[in-house]
Amino acid sequence: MPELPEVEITRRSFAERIAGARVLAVRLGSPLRWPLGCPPASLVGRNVGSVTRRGKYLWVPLARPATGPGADDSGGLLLHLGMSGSLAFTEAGELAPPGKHDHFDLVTTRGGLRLTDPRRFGAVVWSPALDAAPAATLLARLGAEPFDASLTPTVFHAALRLRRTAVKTALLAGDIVVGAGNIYACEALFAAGIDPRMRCSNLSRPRAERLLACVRATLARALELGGSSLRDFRDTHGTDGAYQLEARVYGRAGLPCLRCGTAVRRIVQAQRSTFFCPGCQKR
DNA sequence: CGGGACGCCTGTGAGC
DNA sequence: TGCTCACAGGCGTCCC
Repeated sequence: MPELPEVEITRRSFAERIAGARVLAVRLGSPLRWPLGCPPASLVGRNVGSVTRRGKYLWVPLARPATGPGADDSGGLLLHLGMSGSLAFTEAGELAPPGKHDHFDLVTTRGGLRLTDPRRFGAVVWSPALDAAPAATLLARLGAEPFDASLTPTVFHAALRLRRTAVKTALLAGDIVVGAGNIYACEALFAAGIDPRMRCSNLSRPRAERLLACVRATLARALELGGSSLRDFRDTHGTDGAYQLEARVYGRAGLPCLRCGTAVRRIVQAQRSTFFCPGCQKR
């Protein structure tokens, strides 16, 4: 479920409401992808700072009020939702008893943050800083943020020219630009009219520019839809429903292309499904 | 060193 | 109804 728009929408849903809270308790369920990396009790008493996002990771700063001169006790939690994770923030009141797939609770003075993840590909990892291990190691290979102004068409095109892999695979890898997961990578390539099997290095400058614009437009549109459905329903499941309605190729194998009528194809690239329209998307 | 395969887990839906 | 199998929106790690 979570690609960049979903993660960003999740962040916006609780960042302001939890900022300034003090941690009262931490509860761990079944192990996630990696161990927490610190005793859960060591988080109690810390203050929650401003939650930020990098790629599909969320960073929750947790600083302990200074206890003495020179005491450096900063740090935070790096969160990832994996394939099936979601985060829910519940203001005040009792946190519902944890279910089978609720693997992490951060109980604070302003409410509870709960990570639910049936497949447990997600992660919650303590790091002394965003730019120190282990967080920095995990973030090291991430490409540019899609809306970062420094990612110009020239920069994007130059990065693509160095790669020989298929353009869809490169988008998914996230080391040039982060955020376009399997759905949005397929949708952006459809919007750009580019065959997903095309070699990165063969993309012309105009087509690279168009692709970048389409990646941005696709993610922006998803953010817009997610935002509105969250406001209306406050239901994380509502967001995918909203975007599903707009998917032009993803999950539509065998169905006629909504633009030209050609049957949408499903192929496998790097062990992941790719959906595209052979009529609209050219090499 | 780039690029692809693997594995982590559980749930769900299709087909028999 | 119940079983088996393919597949699922991510990504770190390993191997060629």
